[in-house]
Amino acid sequence: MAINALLVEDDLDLADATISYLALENIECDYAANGRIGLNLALENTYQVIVLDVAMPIMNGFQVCTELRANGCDTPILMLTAKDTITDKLEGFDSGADDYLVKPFDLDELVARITALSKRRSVQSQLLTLDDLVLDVTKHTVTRGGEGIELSPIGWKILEFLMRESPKVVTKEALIEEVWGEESPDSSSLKVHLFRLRQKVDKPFGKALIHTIHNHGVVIRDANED
Amino acid sequence: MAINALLVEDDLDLADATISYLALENIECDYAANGRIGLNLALENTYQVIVLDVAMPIMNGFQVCTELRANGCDTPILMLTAKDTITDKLEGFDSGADDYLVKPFDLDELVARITALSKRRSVQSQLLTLDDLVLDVTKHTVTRGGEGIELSPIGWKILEFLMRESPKVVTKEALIEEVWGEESPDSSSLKVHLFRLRQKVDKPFGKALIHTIHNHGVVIRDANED
DNA sequence: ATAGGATTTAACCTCTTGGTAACCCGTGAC
DNA sequence: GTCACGGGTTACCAAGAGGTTAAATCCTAT
Repeated sequence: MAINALLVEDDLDLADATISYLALENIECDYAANGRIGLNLALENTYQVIVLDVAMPIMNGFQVCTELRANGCDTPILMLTAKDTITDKLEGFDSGADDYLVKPFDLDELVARITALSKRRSVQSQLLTLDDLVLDVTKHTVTRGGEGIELSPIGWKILEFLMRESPKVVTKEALIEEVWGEESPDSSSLKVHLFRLRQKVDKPFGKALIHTIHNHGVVIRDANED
Repeated sequence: MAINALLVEDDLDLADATISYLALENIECDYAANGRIGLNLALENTYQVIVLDVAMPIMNGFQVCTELRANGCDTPILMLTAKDTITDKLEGFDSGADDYLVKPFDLDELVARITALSKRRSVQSQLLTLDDLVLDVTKHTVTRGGEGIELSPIGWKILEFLMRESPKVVTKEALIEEVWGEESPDSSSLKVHLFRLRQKVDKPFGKALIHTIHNHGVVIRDANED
């Protein structure tokens, strides 16, 4: 599984050697010879990691980094700095970098770091989506229209089950079995939970996704796509 | 090409013999008879390698090592330890050492290691970052917004685990397992540690990164990036 | 032995959660 | 129309999780 990266480095010889070496390690590099080109490439394309030299003409690495972050790019950034001082390191992180490497660096070290950084964000969350509603099972978060929603543990369980079963209709019995298992509480408990769930998931967004099928059960689906 | 090194060792006879031997091998040694002097010499001058005895009065080798790393010194460090126990080795590397040698050692062995370390560029830090929070795993330091944070050993363990798992939610069980292993103390211990951790990591900076997911676990993440 | 720090324990407070009951509303059977 | 019933809505309370604090205990380095 190849990693694709962007290298922004003004030293042509170093860049050439680095790109060749990285290619051997299955890391494909786009290359920019100065900060401005690097910035444009980074904004136009999607990379798993961006490697920025600090000392460059036109725009230095910190500036590129700051600019990228300001434009909403959250690709992991590795800074290459020749100056091994605390203040430089700190400035690098103030500008939003994720890691740094001091020149001259070992190419194996660079490979290790790029690999580590690429893994960090590529931890694929398991997602359940319906319309603009998104459950991130890994992060255990719910959003609708990009807005975060906080759910109680039982609320979460109900929603997750409904989403997994969607667009099938879920009987109340199945739902109770799923949430509470053997020991179910008073049956009215479920309707209260469903009510609370709707308050958070449907009410604020106008369009209802959770529907009751009278005398049958509950379902979560987009009303239009019946 | 002579190598210049710093030897910190309280045993005068051993130090004398070592320095003489190293001189023959073209390794010039500065010498300190205790940890405090060694620390000051190391911070004032530039060495290619620092050799630290572990067992010393005033400041032991681990402390000197930790202090050096905390002050941004990343000169390769070789520890000399009389006790050949796993825990000592681990503690040595926790404090940021690059290599170790068990006493009594062969002088040729020492020469070989010093030579190897002097050639190698110093080991660079492995970083875990989240927003303006930076864990330097190698140096065993934490900073937020450039400001240093001091953590207890357990606090560090918890934070490192949370950072490695971020943005995934960590269950309390997993956290206890990670920190204490099999023998977990009273569960209230964890909440006290979490409280102290927040006092140091979140409280002074306004923006909380450590979040509790009720009845589920804990997570460290930037609240905005859902 | 002793001092200091780290850790554990325990006690207490606060807030979320989940359960319950009461009540309301709309629909369909009659 | 109206009655019964499934379902929606609301309020309230108990239980328990989590936060906070202080004191007791353990470790470790002198």
